[in-house]
Amino acid sequence: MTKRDPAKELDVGARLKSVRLSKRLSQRELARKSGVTNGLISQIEQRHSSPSVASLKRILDAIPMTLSEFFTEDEVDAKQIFFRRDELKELNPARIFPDAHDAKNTVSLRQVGYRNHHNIQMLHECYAPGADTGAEPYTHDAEEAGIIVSGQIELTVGDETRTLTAGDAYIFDSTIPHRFRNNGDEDCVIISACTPPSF
Amino acid sequence: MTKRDPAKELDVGARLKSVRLSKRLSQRELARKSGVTNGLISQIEQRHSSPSVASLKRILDAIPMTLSEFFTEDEVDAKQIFFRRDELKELNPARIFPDAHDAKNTVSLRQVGYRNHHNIQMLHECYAPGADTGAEPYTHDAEEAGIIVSGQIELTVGDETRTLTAGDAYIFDSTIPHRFRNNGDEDCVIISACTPPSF
DNA sequence: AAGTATTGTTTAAAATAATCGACGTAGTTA
DNA sequence: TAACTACGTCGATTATTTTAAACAATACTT
Repeated sequence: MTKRDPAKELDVGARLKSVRLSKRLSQRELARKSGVTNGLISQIEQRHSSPSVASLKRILDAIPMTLSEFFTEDEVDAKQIFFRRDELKELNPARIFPDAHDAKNTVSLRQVGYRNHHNIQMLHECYAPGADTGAEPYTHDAEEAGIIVSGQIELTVGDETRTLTAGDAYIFDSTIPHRFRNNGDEDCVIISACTPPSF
Repeated sequence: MTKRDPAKELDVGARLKSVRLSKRLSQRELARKSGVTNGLISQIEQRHSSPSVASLKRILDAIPMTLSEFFTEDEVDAKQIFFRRDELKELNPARIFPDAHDAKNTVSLRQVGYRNHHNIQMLHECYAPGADTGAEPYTHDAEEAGIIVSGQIELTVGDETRTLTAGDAYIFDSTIPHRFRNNGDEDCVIISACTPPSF
């Protein structure tokens, strides 16, 4: 790897390592899932080589994470404390809720801060009437909580189902299958948080 | 280049070509500015090779464009017609107004649609009191127009300066040096458009 | 029409990335 | 302790990217 401008150098290695660890994956696990070798991941993380876009994409597909997401967080101000409403980072619901057929159009997820820099991930969530996340896949050792701000939502956790309205709240372990569905006729806004960041 | 999953293949080549042409750069010009060879740019654009992240970054630095921006627009729905307020894409003022010392904190630029898919680029712009873009650099063969929605703005185009308020409008050739400055005491909102997209 | 700049593409050689297999360490189990 | 497993790293080889230079095509000058 030829360094041309060390001052602006982009630390792909540290970023990949951070992403991989946030998913609790070993180099070998990630290598197997993505189809590259564990040696390559080791060398990228140690900055002994700069991966081709093709290689990096294959690795990120196994996370899963888009290239855009991967590079976006390299630009953020990690020290930022205050966020304006429109500074909240819009996440891609289709990636987070693979079982939801129409998540992209019915669910909005706006994140406070940048997940890789914190241990808690807070979201401003908005579900359109009828929105349904489907059963969320297993998420690692995480805990999740929220308070309903407006509208109403039917939340299923394990074999329990409950409809929550403004002021109600929830907290549960993310390893339990769960599902959100807006069974009201107006938007439902929820402020949620989970730790460690898992979306 | 080994294609593993043609269905999900990422077309870095087409994207780079589109970005390059939008800046009216030849392969050689871009190569010279970025320090890579024109042959490499040719081969990337023809998908004969997948650039390393390091190489791609050097090329994009010369545009200038961040990796995040480069990859973001590959994910958008090119057919999208309607955009909610919060779907407008926030551009980076510091990149667009390099002469403005504090653009990041005083100017907000929110784009309608995705510039690479259209011939017109419409922005919802918001300038805080005191915001000043500085003299914008030469932008190629483009034309720019806008209407002030609220607040007031001092606009300088060439050697003419005028303060515009709500309802006023402007239109000029982008090749003429120009500058926006909010000389009022409240936010100034402008709806602007330019063609071809040049921010 | 010849000469001069452009443009993007192509080739072989050089540089770098990626693989394969081995290594040392650490933690567990027998 | 030995045997086993999983971890990340490393060196040599292979595969790919990147360079440097030559090429053909187009447009503009003289």
